Amino acid sequence: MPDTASTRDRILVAYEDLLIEAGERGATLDAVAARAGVSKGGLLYHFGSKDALSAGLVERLQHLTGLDVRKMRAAPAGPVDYLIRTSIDSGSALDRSLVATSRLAQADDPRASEALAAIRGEWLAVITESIGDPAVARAIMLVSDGLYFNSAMLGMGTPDPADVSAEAIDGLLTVLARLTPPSAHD
Amino acid sequence: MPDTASTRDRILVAYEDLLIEAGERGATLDAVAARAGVSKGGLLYHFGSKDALSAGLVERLQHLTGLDVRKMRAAPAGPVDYLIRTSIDSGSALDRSLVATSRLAQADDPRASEALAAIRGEWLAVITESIGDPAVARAIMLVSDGLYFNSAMLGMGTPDPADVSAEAIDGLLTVLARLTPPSAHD
DNA sequence: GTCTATAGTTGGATAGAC
DNA sequence: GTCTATCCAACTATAGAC
Repeated sequence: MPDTASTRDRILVAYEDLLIEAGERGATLDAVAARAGVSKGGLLYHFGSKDALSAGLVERLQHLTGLDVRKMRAAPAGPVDYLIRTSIDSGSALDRSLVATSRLAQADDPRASEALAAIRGEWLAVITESIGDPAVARAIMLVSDGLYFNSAMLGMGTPDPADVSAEAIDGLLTVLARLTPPSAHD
Repeated sequence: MPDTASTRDRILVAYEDLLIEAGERGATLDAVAARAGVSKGGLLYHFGSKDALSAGLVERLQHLTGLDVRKMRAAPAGPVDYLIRTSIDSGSALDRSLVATSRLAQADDPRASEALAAIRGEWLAVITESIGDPAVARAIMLVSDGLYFNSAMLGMGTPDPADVSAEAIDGLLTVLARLTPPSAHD
């Protein structure tokens, strides 16, 4: 897949945006086409059906996640710091892709649910590897899930359900550090 | 509102069920009516519009949450234990109401978003009151959010994204106990 | 590749019989 | 209170011109 980053990509981005802003019901082919600047017929040339459009979205997420996991492994401050700091919605391509796919999962799309579960599994594996203790890794992963849930799922219409300011995240990381004492021996 | 717990209630439950199982798009008036065992016309006698139906759902959630917060305050093992243990989807009326309302929130319904944020605020207040340290309370609340996100949002089509077995929850509570040392003095 | 036109369905909501 | 019949708008998808 060399450089077809034109109409096809614009359509995918438009679909993501609409899923995020208006939910599955608002993300109609008409709306997506209008937002991408093509006609409905033009859209359906690239994606033969709405289902194909959703499949394209999930693929995109998988690609972006692959890149993210590599960055997480190489993060200077460690995977936990990276995970927590990137668990708030910063508007990155990955964030948008993740939220859009969550909307699909909640619309009963099995591909989306499976992809999300697989991605979570990858992240958890990296954290567990880095932390050692699986129980602690699970707790940290859940905090990350919670941040995402608040920032991306609830925080659309409401002002700051959980506090996700930079200082709040610093404080959170300090608190979480207590979970992993330098040396522990039951 | 004395005892009108008949058709009106059945309709509300049917709407919840369909939102959970099929998402907002699947929860059509036709589908809700069929599931509740009435005709579309019959449904619309009780709720004049789809919007009114959604409003009824949010009201129901607010009522159920009121009861839950009181139980949380009176929980024998304390609010934190109560919160974490009830953050996995047990199929209770409150769980179902919460998940259904989340679907609405993601379909861009401001009432639903506001109600969910308010509820989270109530829970956080009780935990903060009980724990003392606001930063620790926030971390615990985020773990609860994470559990809910996995159990209710992702765990519909996929087997157990996060482990929510009884033993896993016990282990999680043990880990979280490290966040609140008996005496702390920064 | 992209468009317009249109077919076929299903959505929410109203009217009026029972 | 509950039903059937019906209206109109919106949705997905196809056909065929350019």
